[in-house]
Amino acid sequence: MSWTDERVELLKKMWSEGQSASQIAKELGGVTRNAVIGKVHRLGLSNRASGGGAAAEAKPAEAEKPAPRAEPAKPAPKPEPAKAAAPAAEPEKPAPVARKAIIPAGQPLPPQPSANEISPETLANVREIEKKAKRISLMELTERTCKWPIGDPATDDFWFCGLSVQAGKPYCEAHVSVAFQPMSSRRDRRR
DNA sequence: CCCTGATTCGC
DNA sequence: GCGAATCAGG
Repeated sequence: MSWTDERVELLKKMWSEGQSASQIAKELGGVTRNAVIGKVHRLGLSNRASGGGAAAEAKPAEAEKPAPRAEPAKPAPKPEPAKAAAPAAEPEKPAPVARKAIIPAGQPLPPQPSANEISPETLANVREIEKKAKRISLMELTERTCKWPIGDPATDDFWFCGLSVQAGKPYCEAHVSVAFQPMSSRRDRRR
C-alpha cells in the first residue's frame, strides 16, 4: 500500500479527530500504526496537544463510537451479589434516602463511591461488571487485574474484581469510570 | 500485559 | 519517503 491522496486525507482527518495511530492504521488497512505515525511526522502534523510532554496521552474525543447504550427496559435490578447476610444484627435504618455502606472498622475503606454522583447507568453497569467479576483474592492481584474491592473487608465476603485493567489503570474500565469521576453532575449545589 | 506516540536508520 | 525496530511512557 502507498500513501495515496485519499489515504493521506483520511489519515489527516482521523488524526485531527484524535484517533489513535493504531485505529487509523486499522481503518486504512495495509499499514501498521508505525507507518501511520511515521507518516504523521513526515507530514509535520504531530503535536495534537500543546502543553506538557510531547508524548502526553491523547484521548480527547471518541468520535466513532456507537456507544451501545440502549436499555429502556432495565430499571437495574438489585440482586445484591455481595452482602451474604445481614439479618437482625442491625438496629434499624429509618433513612432509606441514601444507601451508605457501613463498614465496621478497618482503616483502608474501599473506594466505595457511596453512590454519590454516579449516574444510574454507570452504577447499573458496575453492578453488571461485578456480577462478572472474577472474585480474586488479594494474592491473586497482578498488575493487570482490576483492584476494585467488592464486599465487606471485615468478612470473608470480600474479593477483588479481577477483570482485566486497561493501560496502566488500577481498575477495569467500568470501575475506572466510577473511581475517576471527572467531577460533573455536581451542579446541584445551591449553597 | 495492554496500550500510546516519538525516534532512529536501513532501505 | 517509507516503516520496522526501538524507545519512552501510561
